[in-house]
Amino acid sequence: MSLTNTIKQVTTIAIEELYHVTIAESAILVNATKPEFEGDYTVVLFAFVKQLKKSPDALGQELGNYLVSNNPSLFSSFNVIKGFLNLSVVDSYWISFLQSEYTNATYGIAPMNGEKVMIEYSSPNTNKPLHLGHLRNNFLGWSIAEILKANGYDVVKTCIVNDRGIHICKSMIAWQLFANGATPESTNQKGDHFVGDYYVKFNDEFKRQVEELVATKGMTKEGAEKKAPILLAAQQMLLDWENGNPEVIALWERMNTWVYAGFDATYKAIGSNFDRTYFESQTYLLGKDLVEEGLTKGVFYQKEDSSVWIDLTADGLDEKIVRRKDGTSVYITQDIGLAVNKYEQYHSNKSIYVVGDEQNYHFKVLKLICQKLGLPSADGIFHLSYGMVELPTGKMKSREGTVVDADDLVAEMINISKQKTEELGKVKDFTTDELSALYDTIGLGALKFYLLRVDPKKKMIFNPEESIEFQGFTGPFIQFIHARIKSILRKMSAEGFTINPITVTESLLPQEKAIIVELELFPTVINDAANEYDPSKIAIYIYNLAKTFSSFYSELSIANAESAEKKTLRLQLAQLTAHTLKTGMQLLGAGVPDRM
RNA sequence: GGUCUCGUAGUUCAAUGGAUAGAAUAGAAGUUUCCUAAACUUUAGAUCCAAGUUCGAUUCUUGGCGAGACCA
Repeated sequence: MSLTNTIKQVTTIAIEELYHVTIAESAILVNATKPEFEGDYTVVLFAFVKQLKKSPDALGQELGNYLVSNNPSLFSSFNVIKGFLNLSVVDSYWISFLQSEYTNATYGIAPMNGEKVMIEYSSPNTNKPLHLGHLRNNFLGWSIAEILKANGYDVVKTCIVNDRGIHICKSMIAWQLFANGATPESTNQKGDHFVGDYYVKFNDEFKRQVEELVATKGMTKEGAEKKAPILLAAQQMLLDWENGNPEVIALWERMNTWVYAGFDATYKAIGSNFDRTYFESQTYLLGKDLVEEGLTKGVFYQKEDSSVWIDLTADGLDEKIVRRKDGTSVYITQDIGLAVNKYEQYHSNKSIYVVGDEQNYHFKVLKLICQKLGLPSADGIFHLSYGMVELPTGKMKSREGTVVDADDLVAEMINISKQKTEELGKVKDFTTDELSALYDTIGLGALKFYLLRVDPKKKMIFNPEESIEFQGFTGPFIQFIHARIKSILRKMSAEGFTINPITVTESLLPQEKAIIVELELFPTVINDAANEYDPSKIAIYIYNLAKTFSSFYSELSIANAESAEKKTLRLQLAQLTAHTLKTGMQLLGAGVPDRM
């Protein structure tokens, strides 16, 4: 059990014994003591002074006395300031913690709990390459999956590919018109970028045709936008696709193949993958029978024009259409169908959707409809809503060419890490392969950390003018500390020094204790990160740990410690810190090098 | 028009209703015969405005201003 929980527990016991009042452990607030005060952990007393009819000071004194005298293996002393009871934890507690964990390479990882969770993320469109927003999505999805695994869940990662619809047809039409049979191979271009370029070409031509119609036929802009021949062709193509026209299907398959090759390269570059990929072309008809079922159950109702709706006004939402008057489904219908489909296949009680916050309303509606239909999967639906990545000037807009391309950004990060590594010149003996792996680790580490260190719920600003930092609150800083520790451990091992369990006789120095206190928090942090679906908790934690260690490292010598005992103790500390930094970075989907 | 989210140092981010609002970066100053200076140390700098609830509000409530998203 974590120390704060232990403190809560002994505090409830103390209050029970002293005052015969039962207080829930969750009602007790235990914080780390602020550095300006004496002590390690603080119990905030204000919450129950009323209930216990005691002054904060008297309560603190009585409680402090009781806790210290009844838990000698936990507390050495206490002091009370205003309503805060500051407790000092005995050195032996920290030391025994360190002795039991320092060899544990998977410290913080919980055993399997037998529960299954599905997580859907990435959701690319096949008409465009991935951009910065997709990267945040992918990194979040991956990281949450890792964090849930670390909490013992069995995680199934899925991806729904939006591979049908008018946008794909736009790329297809433009390719037919302008490509002259060009392919990604013939132009030596990545497939997703190749197809994306034709999507851009479609829009250019569309704009040109609209202007032409306005100028020559005297149409209004709105009118021309509905009559532009290239748009009509795309619309016709969508109909042909839905009717299974073999030529259209063949072209669609061919262009999708190009795009998938491009996506695969990107996913490989960023170290992402899925256990199961769904294609919208195969799922878009799902959910139709559920509409009938909903009508039978009276959950849905039909209007005079025969369109089908659900009334969610009682739940504070609007009326929502689930089937158009022409009988075609809307987006949400297939989502309901897919949810059922996934549940039948995996029987997972929890299904997480990593989707941008622009779809908050959509997912509220989705969950509500599923609940009203009485679907077993309904309560487990959780929308992990994340904020958009914006530029200092606002949203990224493809029309204005301000979209930050994922491949470009990844390549740039790797290139910067190459430059910095060469400037520093510390790994000149590395082979080409080792160097290339190192650049990837550092560049991607920097990028992933940058995108995950912010609370997912909040929108974040990315300034393309300033490159992502490699100093301070960054991935490379953590990687650097890890490499330093590894360097020390390598030297010790080369000298034949082995780290054995010890009995500590000297008292802990503040710098030593600070790290142990920080390390002890790791399992709690992993738990919090999972409960709140928030990888930034991990990022902030490992940064603080690395910083605490860095400070310790610069003030105290490890290899040349004052005594053999201190040397071993500090090596144990260093080793557990390295394990923790490595695990923490893995939870963010990032690696740590042994040298850099 | 309706619903929702957000507003913290110059900038990018923290802070389950708790002590003197933390970091990073940019700024100023310093540290390398000693385990990797992608580092360390010191310094200056912020809660949009106005009420309310509370022993205590960046956090909760209401109103205003500003930014964004969604639903029509």
